[in-house]
Amino acid sequence: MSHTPPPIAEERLRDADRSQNTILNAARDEFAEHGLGGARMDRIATRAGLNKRLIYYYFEDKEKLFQAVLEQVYRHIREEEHKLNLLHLKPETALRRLVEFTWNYYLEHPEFLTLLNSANLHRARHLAQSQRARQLNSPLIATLGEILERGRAEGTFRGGIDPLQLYVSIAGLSYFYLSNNHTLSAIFGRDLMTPKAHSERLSHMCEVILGYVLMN
Amino acid sequence: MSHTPPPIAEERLRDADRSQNTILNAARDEFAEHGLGGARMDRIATRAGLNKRLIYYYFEDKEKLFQAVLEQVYRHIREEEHKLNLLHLKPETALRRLVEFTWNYYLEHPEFLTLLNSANLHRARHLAQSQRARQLNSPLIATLGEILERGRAEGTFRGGIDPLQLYVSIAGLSYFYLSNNHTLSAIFGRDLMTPKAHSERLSHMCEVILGYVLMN
Amino acid sequence: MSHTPPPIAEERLRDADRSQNTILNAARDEFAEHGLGGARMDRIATRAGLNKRLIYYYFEDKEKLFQAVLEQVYRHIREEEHKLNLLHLKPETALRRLVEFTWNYYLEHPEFLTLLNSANLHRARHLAQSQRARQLNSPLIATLGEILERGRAEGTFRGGIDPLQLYVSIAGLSYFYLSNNHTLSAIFGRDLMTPKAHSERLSHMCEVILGYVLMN
Amino acid sequence: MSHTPPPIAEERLRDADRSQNTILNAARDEFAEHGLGGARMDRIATRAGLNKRLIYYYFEDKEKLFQAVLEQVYRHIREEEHKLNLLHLKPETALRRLVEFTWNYYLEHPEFLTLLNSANLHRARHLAQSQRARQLNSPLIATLGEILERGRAEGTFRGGIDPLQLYVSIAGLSYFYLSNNHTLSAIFGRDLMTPKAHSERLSHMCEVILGYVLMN
DNA sequence: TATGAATGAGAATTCATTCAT
DNA sequence: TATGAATGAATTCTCATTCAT
Repeated sequence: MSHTPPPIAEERLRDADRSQNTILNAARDEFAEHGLGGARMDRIATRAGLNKRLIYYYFEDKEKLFQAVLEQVYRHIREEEHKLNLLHLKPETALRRLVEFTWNYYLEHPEFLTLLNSANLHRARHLAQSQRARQLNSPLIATLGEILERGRAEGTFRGGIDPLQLYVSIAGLSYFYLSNNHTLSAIFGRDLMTPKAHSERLSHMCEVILGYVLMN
Repeated sequence: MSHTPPPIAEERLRDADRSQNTILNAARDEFAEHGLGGARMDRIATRAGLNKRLIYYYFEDKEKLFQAVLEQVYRHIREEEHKLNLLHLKPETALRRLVEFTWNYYLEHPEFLTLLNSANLHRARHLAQSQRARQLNSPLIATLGEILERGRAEGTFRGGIDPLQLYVSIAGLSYFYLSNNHTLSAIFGRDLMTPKAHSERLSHMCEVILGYVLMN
Repeated sequence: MSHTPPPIAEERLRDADRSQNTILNAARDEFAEHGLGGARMDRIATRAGLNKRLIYYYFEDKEKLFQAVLEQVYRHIREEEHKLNLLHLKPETALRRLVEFTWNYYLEHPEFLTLLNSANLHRARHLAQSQRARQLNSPLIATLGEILERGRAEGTFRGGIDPLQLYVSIAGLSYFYLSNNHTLSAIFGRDLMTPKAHSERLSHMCEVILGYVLMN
Repeated sequence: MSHTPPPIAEERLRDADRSQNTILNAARDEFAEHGLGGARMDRIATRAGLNKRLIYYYFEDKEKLFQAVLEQVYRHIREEEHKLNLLHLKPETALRRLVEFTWNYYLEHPEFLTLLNSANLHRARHLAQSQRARQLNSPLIATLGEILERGRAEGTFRGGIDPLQLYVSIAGLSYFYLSNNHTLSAIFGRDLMTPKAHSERLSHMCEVILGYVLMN
């Protein structure tokens, strides 16, 4: 180890970035698995393969680290949503695409759900402090508003729909099913995580949302 | 205290019950506020006004206490649902009543939401171990199935609706809005907890659910 | 329960004796298994099938209970020794009988060994306080002294043997083997508790002790 | 502290070792005095002059710490035994030396006796888990076997002596006297710990052991 | 004589965080 | 930038013991 030449400034910087990212990912997984209260700084360090002290060096303390994680996951989902290019699609397709995307994203990123849970358990105090979070998220509602407006103008969508209400409904339909799947399975004795159950849920949600939005 | 007559045997027995109940309520509040990981046994004892040791005497450990709390809150919501007497109403009214009830119950019992969250964070392991939880919850789906069937027979409801899917949707629409209201407020910069916002949400949900179920 | 007639004084007394004895036996087992520090009053109550409070009623506290247990087991071994009627045997037989008895008693009463250990860990403070213990044990040395004296007079035993030294040696040879059998097995990788191993040990000890005492 | 020169890398590494050792010694004394169940982690920390948390940092928990202590004391006695160089002595001298050494070691290291007691109270579960313990102890029996064999070949020792039996007897004669000296004193009313009593015991043991081994 | 409820002091262990280098 | 050693304040849980009947 001692005979590797000292890295030049740039490389050291890249190492620093890499370390920060490694920590962030490790923290995301730990917080997702155990919640804020149950997460352990020790385990985060182990997961990251880095010294615990380094976490404090980069993120100050557990709370700030949690906040950084939340920002990261929000940035990610909003980036992915943005890639959908919903404004280039016709309104009905755009809406269907958003329902599908939301479902699939939650399905593939279960950590997002638990992190959201934890954030809310703490009354979103970590997000409230984050200006970045607000900036990241507002465009979505604007986009959805535009889609609804275009659909109404076309005559395919009914009028008077609040985009925020609709977004909450779209998210809620996926969220509750996936977030509570363990509880529901335990309680109703039915496996909700088979491929068949998944496709049934997706159909159901599309029917509910589009049935609501479309004129008939 | 000293002037109360010595309690007869029956009442003394109930002391134990009363203590257990006091603990259970205190624990429910603490777990709801801080989650399983963040809850403190000390605080539960203080909230209950009882000795910490007594919690262990009656509930063995934190996990078991949490499980007991979950059973209690599930029992409560299912009892309240049962009181709705949904089977005596005509199908459309029954469904509307269920949507309203769910919304109002979650609104008035925010602790139910956070407890559910915590249960799910721990993959419902506490409920999976509880036979009682399963017994308590299954009748609901049966009831909903009967309502759907009667509506279909009448010709007012469409056919082919899975009662479990519908229940999850009804719950999900309220749940996400209320459970994530802090995050949503922080992110979208709009207060979701005003009376006006509440009544708008309820209308929206009724439209969504009934729009989906009713033939038109 | 309430319709059984109140027991008359004598019977109640007998019940009391029985309860005390039940507790004493339960305590003996618990102390033997876990030592004084590791023993649990709760477990003793459970083992005895009696209320914990009763232990305090009869024995005041843990320490006193331990002392009572020690007295009990000492009384028992000395009573058994007494039954050997060593003074009616010829010296060599008496000695051999004592070695065998000691070995067998320790073998059949492993709790005696651990209790002795515990007593010594606490510097015999519990026995020092017990006058009864002293009264119980002194006759043994007197008896052994008489045997040695008779053997010497007969010409079969050598002279100048201190009965206390001899007793300690007899006890020590059995005690160490049995008390440490777990350690020795772990350390030397040989099972010391097979019937064959037992009979070999007994032969060895007789040879050692009688070889020392007998003129040749 | 501030005027000591900054330690070089090697010394810093040894700080950890030194702390570990300090803890180990403190733990040994505490366990010896109070047994496993009666020992207090707090007191160990105080004895060591180190933070309690550090004990867990290095030794994980109380049981593991106890195991480490047992390994340490076994290593020590076996090292000391090894220094006797028994194989370079003539058999009779070697044996006498071993009896004397055992006696003196137990006398000077009373903690060894209580630790052994505690280990056995817990059925040597801590040693059974330790591979090191086995490795440390087996050479002793081999050495003793060789001594016996050489004595027999010379014609001074009788044949057919099991070295394990003999070792157990040598140890047991010292062990019981010293380990139970409090009980014996209490019971027989005689001080066993005077210098005179000690030298009498040592003579007695040598007579017993050598009387058994030597041809006559 | 017997019991279930209740308690305070304490015990092991945990955890976020800081020190020193 | 990176690390292993160290810490104080909690935190869960335990335990002998007492209360009230």
